[in-house]
Amino acid sequence: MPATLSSDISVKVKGCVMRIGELARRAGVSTRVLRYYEQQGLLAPARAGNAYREYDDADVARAEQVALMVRSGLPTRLIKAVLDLEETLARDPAASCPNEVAGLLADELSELDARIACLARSRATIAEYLQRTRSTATAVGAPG
DNA sequence: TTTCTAACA
DNA sequence: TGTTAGGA
Repeated sequence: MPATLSSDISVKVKGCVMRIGELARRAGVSTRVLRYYEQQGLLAPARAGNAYREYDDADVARAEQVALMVRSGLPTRLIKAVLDLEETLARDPAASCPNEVAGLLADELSELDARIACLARSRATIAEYLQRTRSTATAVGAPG
């Protein structure tokens, strides 16, 4: 046996276990955010004897993925639905439960469309007002 | 030093 | 979400 065996054991070979601080650094998010993700059921770290959270390599990817979706504006409940579905499909590719998630995503899409339409109206109103203001100023003979 | 929970901003 | 308090 190579002399590295004992150190291999102490490193736990593959799955690197880390605490919240290191995961935060690796995933590029704050520790506060990681605790929030856990509260929302997006992350489920194990607990050490001292109650410290224990994460593994898979959690790094998961945390990054969640952060990406949050930045994209997806609500956490939807993110959880998507993640749960991915997990289900990973276990059983033939699972036939994507319908409810698809429904949630479709609803989200509708809401986004509605907001976009609303913003577009606001934009048009402001643009029109700005144009009128400018032409009025020009007609009156503003500095120029 | 780092992390924990809880609570306020 | 950031920050802070009081502990372990």
